[in-house]
Amino acid sequence: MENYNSNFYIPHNQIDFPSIDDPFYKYQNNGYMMDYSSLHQQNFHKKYIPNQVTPYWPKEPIIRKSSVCQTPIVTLDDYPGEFNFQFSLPVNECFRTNLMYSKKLLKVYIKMGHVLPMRFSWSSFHGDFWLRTTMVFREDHDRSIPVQRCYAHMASDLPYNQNINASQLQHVFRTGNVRSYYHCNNGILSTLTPLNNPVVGLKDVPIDFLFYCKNSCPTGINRRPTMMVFTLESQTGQVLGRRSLQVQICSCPKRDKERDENDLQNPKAKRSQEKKSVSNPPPVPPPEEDTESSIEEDQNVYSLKLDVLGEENYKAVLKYAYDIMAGYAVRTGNFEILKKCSEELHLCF
Amino acid sequence: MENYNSNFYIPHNQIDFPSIDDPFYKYQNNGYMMDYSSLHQQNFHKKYIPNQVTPYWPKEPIIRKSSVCQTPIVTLDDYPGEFNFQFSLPVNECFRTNLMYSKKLLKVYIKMGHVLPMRFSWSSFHGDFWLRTTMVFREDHDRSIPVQRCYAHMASDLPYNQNINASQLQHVFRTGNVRSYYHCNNGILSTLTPLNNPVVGLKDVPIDFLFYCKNSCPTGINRRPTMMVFTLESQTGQVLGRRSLQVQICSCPKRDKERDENDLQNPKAKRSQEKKSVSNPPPVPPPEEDTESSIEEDQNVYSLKLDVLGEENYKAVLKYAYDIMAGYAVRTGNFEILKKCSEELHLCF
DNA sequence: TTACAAGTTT
DNA sequence: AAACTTGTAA
Ligand SMILES: [Zn+2]
Ligand SMILES: [Zn+2]
Repeated sequence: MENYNSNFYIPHNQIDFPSIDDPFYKYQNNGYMMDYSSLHQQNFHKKYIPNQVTPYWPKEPIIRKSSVCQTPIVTLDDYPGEFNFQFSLPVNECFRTNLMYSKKLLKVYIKMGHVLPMRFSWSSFHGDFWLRTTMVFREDHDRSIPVQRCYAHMASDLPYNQNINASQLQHVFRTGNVRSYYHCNNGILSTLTPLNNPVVGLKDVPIDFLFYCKNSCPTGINRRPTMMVFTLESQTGQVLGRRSLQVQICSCPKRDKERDENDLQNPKAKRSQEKKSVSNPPPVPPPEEDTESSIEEDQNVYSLKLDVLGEENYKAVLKYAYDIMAGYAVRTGNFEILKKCSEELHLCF
Repeated sequence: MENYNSNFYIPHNQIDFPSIDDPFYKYQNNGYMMDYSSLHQQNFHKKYIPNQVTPYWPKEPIIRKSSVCQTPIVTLDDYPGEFNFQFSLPVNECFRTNLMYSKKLLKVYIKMGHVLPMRFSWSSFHGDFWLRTTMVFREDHDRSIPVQRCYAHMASDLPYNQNINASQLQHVFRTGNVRSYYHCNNGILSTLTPLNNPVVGLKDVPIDFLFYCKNSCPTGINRRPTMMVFTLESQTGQVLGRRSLQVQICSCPKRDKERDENDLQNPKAKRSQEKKSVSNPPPVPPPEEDTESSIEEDQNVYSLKLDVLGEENYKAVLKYAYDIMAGYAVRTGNFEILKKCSEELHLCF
């Protein structure tokens, strides 16, 4: 429990997923089969997979006497607490077709079957800490209703419902950490994951979340907005910190994010009209550039902290930072520095 | 088994439906609750309910040695057979918000939870006949796949899944006849209903169908087109006649029917443009009419058979026929003739 | 009845 | 990515 390697991820080859090349794949997609494509992309979250491969159910679990939380969720308010509990999401994961993050709305849009690679940090390097993750309905009047999977996604003949522990079946999300507990308190479901201190050189602990139902599902979440609430707990279940994040599991993260952001700016405006003029701006020729480079390669690493106005600009800066380092890596053959720097690019909440 | 009264319908008060006035009704509508409103309208299919009320599961069922059909469905072709097997739908039920019939497409659009009041006729007045009803996928490549309810609609805690026989749970439709068998042959589901000869004065036998899933349901029909196949069977399960009807269980029968008919006429045309100009025709002032009536009331009944060009015209003629008789009924107080004549208005397939 | 939401198809 | 479908809400 002292080293990074106990934060294990599910090895792909141990999940009973049909091959994407299976000719029945399309045919079996009867509306509630999962899109496994992300889980078949060899490099999808490669950097999170430690070298060591462990069985899905570990023989020596990290034990807590009780998985009960001392104070069930009554508020969503952020509470860093005495350990300055924080979470983040690697920026290079934030603007993909399968996972979009809206900085304006502080909201994650993610497709079912895909990975939300969260990072968590707290200021103590000693003691046993746990992460509890609970999905709740965002609206006050739904807050006490348990968030559970729909009937269709709980069907036991679905491939991703086989070879799982019975306690996982109703959970909308599962973690990538095989040592997580799947807890149920009066129908309110949560996961409880041991938080080991970050490995040397990293300042936070990665924990993946995978989603097995959608926000739109009838008999389940049924189109209601949801949040994931992360609490830092002590070994005895005392709440030491709390952070929450709005999450929507949907089929078109990009579209839905753009729609929501547009609604925020233009309430009650005719959406279809607005979008058209936004998505089809008049073409502007790119400015001429001098791409000649005569600068010596500099081996030093400079820490940079800056605020950028506007998400597009923000993303552009990030992309540029990544690309310029990629150019460096290609020229020098030093891909290590690229890997390290790009992992440092986190989106903090 | 010799009289009309053995074609019983489910008495409303014996179905375990929540009251429409229940304050939880709206709240419980989590996407897969049924719209019970039709079943609460006192007069909805009043005329089909015989005076005698029978328990939902009859104590003395009409027995067939085996519910197996000698020749399972391999074709959808119409086959009147030696008994001239026919079916029809009362026209006054054909153009409602809950049930639309497209004469162009020979297709029924019906909301879940609502009644399709079919009528069946055959030319023999002696012997024991049975109606088998099977729902199949319209497309050849899906024909052999069983049509069953989705997981969400099979949930046992839904009110309309309680107090039913286990054999009914997977069936997309149920009949209004309590003596129907619910058969399963390798997953292919069908109902088998005793066909008693029509009562004196009627020329066909009414059988209601109620729907408990939708064509759009994931893990169920999943947006595939379906047909209901009706076969006339002998006491030994020999097929004596066959008729089929395209049925789509959906939330907006009128809209979907109009869309389909529009698609038929304007294949690949921009639908949204077309519909707008169709649904908002330029206003035309109605022609002046002389509504003075100086004709003596005629007590004779005249049989009429005619073909009308165009569905709107066809409906207009039917409505006019109904209304003119209604006027007669109001003037004379003879509502019997109205009832009898309007029931004669059937839409034959 | 219209507009919207959100999954699926092209 | 755009268009279409189809359930739901206003
Ligand atoms: Zn679901
Ligand atoms: Zn269904």
